[in-house]
Order: sequence, then structure tokens, then C-alpha cells
Amino acid sequence: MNQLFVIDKSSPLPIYYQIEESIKRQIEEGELHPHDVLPSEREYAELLEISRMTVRQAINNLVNAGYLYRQKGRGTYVAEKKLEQQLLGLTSFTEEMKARGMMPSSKLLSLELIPANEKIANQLHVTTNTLIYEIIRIRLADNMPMALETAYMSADLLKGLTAEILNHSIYQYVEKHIGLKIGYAKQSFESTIASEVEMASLSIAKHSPILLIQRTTYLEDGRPLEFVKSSYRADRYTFTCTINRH
Amino acid sequence: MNQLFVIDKSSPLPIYYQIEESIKRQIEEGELHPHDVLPSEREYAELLEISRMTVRQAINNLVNAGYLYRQKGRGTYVAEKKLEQQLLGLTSFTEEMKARGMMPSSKLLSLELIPANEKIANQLHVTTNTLIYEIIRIRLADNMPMALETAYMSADLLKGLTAEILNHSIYQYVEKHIGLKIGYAKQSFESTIASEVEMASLSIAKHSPILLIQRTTYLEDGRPLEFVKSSYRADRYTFTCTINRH
DNA sequence: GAGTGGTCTAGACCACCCC
DNA sequence: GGGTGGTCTAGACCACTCC
Repeated sequence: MNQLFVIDKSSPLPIYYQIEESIKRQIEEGELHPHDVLPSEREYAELLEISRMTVRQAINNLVNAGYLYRQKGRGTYVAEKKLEQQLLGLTSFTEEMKARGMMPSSKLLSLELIPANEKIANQLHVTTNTLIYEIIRIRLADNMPMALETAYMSADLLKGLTAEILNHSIYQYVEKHIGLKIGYAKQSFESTIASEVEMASLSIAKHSPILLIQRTTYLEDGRPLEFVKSSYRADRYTFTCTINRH
Repeated sequence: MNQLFVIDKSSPLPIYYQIEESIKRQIEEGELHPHDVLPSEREYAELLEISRMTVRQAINNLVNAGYLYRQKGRGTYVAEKKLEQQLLGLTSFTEEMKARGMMPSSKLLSLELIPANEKIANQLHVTTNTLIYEIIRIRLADNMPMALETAYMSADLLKGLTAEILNHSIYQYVEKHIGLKIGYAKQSFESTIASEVEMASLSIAKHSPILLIQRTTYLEDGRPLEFVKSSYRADRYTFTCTINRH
């Protein structure tokens, strides 16, 4: 018989959220194992003395997040655990390196307001020659050069950007201080050979392979926030992500 | 004033689904523009003579899919359009090349049942030496070699795999004929230099850059379906994907 | 204060699965 | 037939935004 949990109806936390956290905890602590059947939605509702729709809201979220799966007419089951990449959604360089247990830092080569050329203007949905930030940095992890990065950011959205702000996570700055919500990013991956500039910046040899990642980050409302071109040292960096079907 | 649409309560299609499709159509046909306010949930409910919860179910799905965004106390808005990559979720080589307007094909080099070594067994969640399929193929688009690919698939899940089946989309085979649901994939990207085998298979020169993609595909219930290592010609292939925050 | 999305209730009927 | 998830109803109160 499944051990149940308790919820606090007087808590400011929504009930569906408390259920989500409790089920996640049960999975993580091994009280629920992969492919175990969960109590039915009606059981949860009766035992916790709440409505079935509230239970469904919690379970829907966990299904979308990949913790559970449902089978029509049969029941709701625990999915096999996702690995560490569970951690990764869309992350900035700073967040990602911290997650890998490395200390991220940057060497700022240039921070300027420049008029957007056609390609950049197109990526950021502004008109050509609109002023935007261009930020060129060498990205380091544990003080080793990892990537040469050029970022273009909308000056409209990020008024008064300073070198100081750039030293911390720009995503967290946008979310916590400006109050905008980051939604998603379109990202492309190519393999190339190091150029002269990259050889010098990253202290690598001629013909070294480079992982070229181009990313456009969008806010929740679909407005582009930044366009970034990053050249990663292939010997030190592998990019990992999780992609959902449909 | 917003033009409204009609729904058919006697249709076998769920009402929330009809609403989703109608709103998507209005966005795609330009009746609704980015950052337009939608009618409120209560308005939809009253005008369509349905319950507000049903309206919410439709809008929730569209928010999750990135078509709309909400602001507490203000309203629901149309997001700026995602580009073509909207098409791409998790796709197979076959599906992806078709989406790019190219004709995919394969040259099967080898199809065998082999005992899993430790690395593969770990990826596929089976014990070492369990028999699994090893499939080595050259992947072509419009008859040009694009990648050298080695796939390992669980023989438990894919009993009786044949060269014939491999000529079509394996994902669609799994979903339509075996009836399993594909959930997500963990994918990694590295840049390398072509090996002797890759040079020969892909007819490329020494020192050519290669985009090495490794993917483990999981079913909805979390069971691993396949582990694939693909070496793409960097001059012909750029991988693109969309990643969501959180 | 009026309107909005966020949360929640206590029911209902359906299609599907298993016995 | 009894249980499950899938869909849907007609209300309710809350916190938030805007005027």
C-alpha cells in the first residue's frame, strides 16, 4: 500500500503544487519506483479531501515534466528517471558551468552600442541601424578559456547594461531585476575549424576543431532578447540538451 | 472587435481542441497579431456557451506550446511567431530531411544482433551482454552522403527488425505499428576531425570537421529505445533545435 | 470597483481496460 | 461490471491590474 502524504490547505502554496512536490519527493526518495502505479485520481481526491480536478492539475504538470505517464483506462505510472540533464533547460553559460561544478568567469574584450546590421536586426526583430549592444567576451571555466563569444542584445530591453552586470548571470538579471520572463531559445550547432582570431583567443593550435553554437533567446511573449555566437574549444566542451517529441 | 469562431458541440473532437485549432488558425491567418489581447476567458465561455474551465484547458495548451502568453490581472496575449523550427520537435533523420525538402535515403552497411558492451548496456538500461541490434548506415539526403551513423536498439522493444523497416522512419514505425509512445531524447554535440573510416564513408578530405551527435531516445515511460552515434559532414549539416527555459 | 487570470469545488458522462 | 483516465459543467473566492 502506498504511503500517502499530507497537504496543508491553509498554506499559501497552491494545493496542486504541494501535491506535485510530494509526488516528486516520493519518486526521488525511492518510495515510488519506475513503472509503479499511482493511486487513482479519485483516490487522491478522496484521501486528501480535495477535488479531482485539483489532483489532475498536479498530475498533468508532472506528466508534462516527464515524471509520470498515463495509460487510458489503466492508470498513472512513474516514469523511469531522467538523468542529470533534468537540470538543464535553457541555461546561460554562467548557470551551466555552475551546474557542472566549475567556476565560470569572463574576460570582457568589448562592450559597445552599435547600429544593427541586417542579419542582426533580423534576428532581434528591430530595424536596420537600431542601436544594440555588442558584447565580446572570452568565457572561462575554472580559469581555462572555453569559448569566444559575441552577443548582441536589444538595448530597448536592457537599458543601462554595464560590465558589472555582465559578470553575473544575464538571464537571472533579466528575470529578477527587469522582471521579464525568458521563454525559449532557437539554437544551431556547427562544427568548424578554428580561425586566426579563435586560435589566439582560446590559445589553441591550427586546425583545431571548434563547436560553433548560435543562439537566439526569446522572452515568453516571443520578443527576441539576444543573439549569441559562441565558438567553443571542442576538446573541452560538449553540449548536452533534452528534446521533447512534439 | 474580435471576429469569433464557432465550435461544434456534437463533434467527436473535444471542445478544447476545437478552440485550440481555431485560435491557432486566427494567428496563422493574421486575424490575430502578436501582442493582441485575446477575449477574456469569461468572454469565450459566455460567447461559446461552454464552461470557463474548458476555455482554460485550450488556452493552457497554447501557452505551453508558445502561441500565447498570460499576464496576471491583465489578460492573455498572442506571442510573436516562432519560426520554422516550430516544426522541429524531436525528429528522426528521415523526418528531418523531409521537413527540409530533401529526399532522405540510407545505405545499410550492417545490421546485426550483438551483445551489449558496458557503455551501450548502460545507455539502454539493460545488463551487459544482452543481445541488441547494431545498425550501421550511411545517411544520404538527395543522394549526397550526410552522415555515418551507428545505432543500437533494444531487441526487446523491436522484435524482428528488418532492413525493410529501416528504410522508413523508425520513429513512425515504433509509434504506429508497435504502439509505443516516444517521449524525449537526450542529445550531445561535439566537434571533431574526420577519422579514416569517416573520410572513406563520407568521401571527405583529411582534417575535415565532423559534427558528432550522440542521442539516446526514450519512450514516454522513460525506457530507452535507442542510442545513436552520428558523424555529420560539417560542410553540409547544421543542427537546429528549440529549447525551453525550465 | 470592475475586470483579469489563478485556484478550487462537487459533481457528471464518456471511452477504454480488465475481469 | 467496476475501475481508470478524458472531458466538461456552473459555480466560487483570491490576488492582481487598471482606472
